[in-house]
Amino acid sequence: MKPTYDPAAVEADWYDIWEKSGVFAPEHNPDGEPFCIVLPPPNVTGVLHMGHALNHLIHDVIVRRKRMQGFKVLWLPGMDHAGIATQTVVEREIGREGLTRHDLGREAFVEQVWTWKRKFGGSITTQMRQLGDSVDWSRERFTMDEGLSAAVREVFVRLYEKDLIYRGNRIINWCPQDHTALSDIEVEYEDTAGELVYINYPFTDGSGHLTVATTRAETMLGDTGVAVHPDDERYSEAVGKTVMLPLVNREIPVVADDVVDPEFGTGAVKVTPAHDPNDFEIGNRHGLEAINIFTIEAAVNENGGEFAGLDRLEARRAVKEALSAAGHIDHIEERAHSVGHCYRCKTVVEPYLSLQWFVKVGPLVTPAMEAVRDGRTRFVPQRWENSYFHWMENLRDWCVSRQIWWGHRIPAWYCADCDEVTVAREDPTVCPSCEGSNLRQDEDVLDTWFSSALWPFSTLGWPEETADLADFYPNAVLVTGFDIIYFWVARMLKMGLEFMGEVPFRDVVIHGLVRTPDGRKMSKSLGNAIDPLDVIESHGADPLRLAIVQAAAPGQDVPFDMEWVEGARKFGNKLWNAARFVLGHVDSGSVPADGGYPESPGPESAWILSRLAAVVERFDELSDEYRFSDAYGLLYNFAWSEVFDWYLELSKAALADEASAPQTRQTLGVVLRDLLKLFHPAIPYLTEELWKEVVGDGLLAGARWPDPPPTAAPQSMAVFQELVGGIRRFRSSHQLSPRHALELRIADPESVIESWWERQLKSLVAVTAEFGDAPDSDGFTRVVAGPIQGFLPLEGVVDLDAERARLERALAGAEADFAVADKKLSNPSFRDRAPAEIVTKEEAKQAEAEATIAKLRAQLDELGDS
RNA sequence: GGGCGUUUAGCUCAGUUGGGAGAGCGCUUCCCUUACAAGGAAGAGGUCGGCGGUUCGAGCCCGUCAACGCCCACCA
Repeated sequence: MKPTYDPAAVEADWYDIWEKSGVFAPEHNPDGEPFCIVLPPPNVTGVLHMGHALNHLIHDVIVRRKRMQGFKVLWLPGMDHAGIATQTVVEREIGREGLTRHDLGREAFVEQVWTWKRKFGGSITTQMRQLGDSVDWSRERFTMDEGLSAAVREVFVRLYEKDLIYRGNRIINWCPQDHTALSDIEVEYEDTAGELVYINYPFTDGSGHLTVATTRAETMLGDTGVAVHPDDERYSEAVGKTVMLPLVNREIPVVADDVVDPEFGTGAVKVTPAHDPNDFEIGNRHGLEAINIFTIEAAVNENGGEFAGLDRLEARRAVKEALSAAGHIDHIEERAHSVGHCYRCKTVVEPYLSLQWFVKVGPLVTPAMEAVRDGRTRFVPQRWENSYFHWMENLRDWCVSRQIWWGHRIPAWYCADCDEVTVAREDPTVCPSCEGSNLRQDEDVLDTWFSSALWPFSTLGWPEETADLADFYPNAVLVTGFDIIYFWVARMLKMGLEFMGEVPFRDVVIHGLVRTPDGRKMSKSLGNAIDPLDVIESHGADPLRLAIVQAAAPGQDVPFDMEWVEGARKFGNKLWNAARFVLGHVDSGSVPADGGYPESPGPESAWILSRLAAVVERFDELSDEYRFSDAYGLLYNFAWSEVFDWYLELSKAALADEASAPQTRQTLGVVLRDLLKLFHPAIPYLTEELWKEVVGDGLLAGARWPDPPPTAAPQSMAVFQELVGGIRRFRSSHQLSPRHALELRIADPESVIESWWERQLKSLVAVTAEFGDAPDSDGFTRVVAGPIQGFLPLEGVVDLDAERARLERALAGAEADFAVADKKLSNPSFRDRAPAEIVTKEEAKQAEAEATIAKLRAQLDELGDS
């Protein structure tokens, strides 16, 4: 083995070996209990970023451990066709040749997208391999592949048959850039400085005017009414009258409606049914006409008279000027308001009346809320359930049609002869109503999230009743960011319950965002994003993985700093060298894959085995609660400060003794092996490489998860460590070389010392220990550890001041301990009310501190003043 | 307008049944000891945001205030 850990060398070959071996497939544990996670499908246009890395690592840490625990694990990968995003990419590409998608025509354009997908769409799958994702590639799916398309069609038809999908004229969010409708959640709102324009609308009966306020003055071109609150006395006379719409000269009624807020603006609101959702509803209630004034580009159309052809912002200015010129502007206020933008292209969306397909969510919501309320699906951390409920309670119907070409085409046909609408599983050739053949399929495709909503079962073969579907639905866990709870998680719950009759997953693990060290959002456009592939290149996948896993507290954002990766790589080096040490004493390949714990370990080994047992147990508890940063933090500290810093050092003397050498070698082997197992889910490459050296039998990725080894701990380890620490402090205080041999006499009134201390004191701190009574002469100084006192000769310690300082520091510590215990114990209520074991513990602490104080004071007295 | 999160060492953050304040990095001192200087040993550093309450006991529970951040809402 090389003397230094080299991530690049270690990581070169393992992924291929794993993949070819079949460990990543559920067939690896054919008889295990099924455990399935489906990967949130990244966009086919996507490249791996830190958000993916975090998300995938949580998956991988869960899945690799479960696999080692014997579950029949499926982690199913796939990609999302990402309708608008992908179409935009390909349009941009053909745009370089001066072409639009309309030049190509629908069929040729879609073919072009497929070509693009085959050529560039796979990059994230390569990157997932670099990261080490243990997915089952044999089951990879794509939302547009044949099976999933069949599932989408089946779902659409069934929902239509149940009257849960309908087509209707509604106000939707229109993106004038992408020329498509968006669902409510595809709109991002942002506070923007704007103005509130107060416009006077004169009454037609000549009785003065009424003032309305608007932030979008141009929409007045489409006004067909004015609304006031029914109880607003200021306007009680006005209701029923008509006003003359300026510029347009349309006579429009004043109506009374409850939704109007009398406090806002003037309490009178212009009603534009075609361009505002509220106004649309007011219009419906009062029979007001809806006049669309915009083209799909959001320029004013022919209904805008003289303003036709102007873009909406130009129109806003022109309308204001014209109103002003005609004396209709009352006044204008500055006002910040929230403006919706397309989540894809960031264009300001326009509320727009159009004919679209909608999913009626009401009947789907109730079971989906019940499932979370009664715990069939559980959010981790649980607080996200509040957001989920709140959102579900206020859901409006989901607009699922998109006016683009890349996606699942809506399976609806319109008959030109009889207006019959046919929604069918098979493409119809004749109209089922009039038997005419003049059929035209709906031009629209479905929202990308429609197919994503089916992902937990469509990927397993639904609507066919496959073996995978029987095994792996419901999925065990879903791991995702909070940002797509609404987009995805809630919809999967609705669809899963509707079509499978069962929740899609038991646990939903919600993680945060990856942030920069200064807590800002990492984004490509801000230029502060760290590319995980660069990190893998420069530091290795394992260091990146360990860094992220350690930093990712459940549900919290993850500040990502290269320092963490540096630290993780240092750990890798430490583990590497620990393995080299072990292999210096244990034959390579001689450690059994499981078990093999020594039956009668020596005291040092018994101690580390007992610690290992406790760590395994706690690690599993934490992992089962998805607290991986805590689990790996625990393991990291155990490995470094207990195994490496203590046990490996202790083993040196134990190995030198022929009697204890065999069980020590055995212990070194199995402890290292179990560390490799425990670390494997987080740092699979390095641990697999070391497994080859240490165990050499099969793949670690397919090995069995460790059980806590059965052992008992020697009682004196803590005192021994304290004594060693005391001696080291003594040396450090006097700047004595660690090699400087010391003779130590140890007085042990309570007989806690064990014989192995002697060899260890020599080995660890170069001390020759002699056990016996306290020396009866001066000329010694004390090192106190619990009940025992070590006496070191003062001879050679020239600096009495330094010695006094050391003792005083120790004394201060003991006095502080005493004070804390004493304060509690001198409180009668404490003795009355605290549990007996707590009281006993405090008494013991107090007694020990008292004894230590006495010894140190005695020593200081002997030293005298300086 | 409603909801949620965060506030602990110089920095980034852990601390989940209330009972000895922790990690990594940074800093100081010593040491190239035969696994590892990408290391070892020792050490400095905190009124756990403020105030009030519950409790024998509060970083942890309750109330309140403050700062920062996020989400939601029919802000015409």
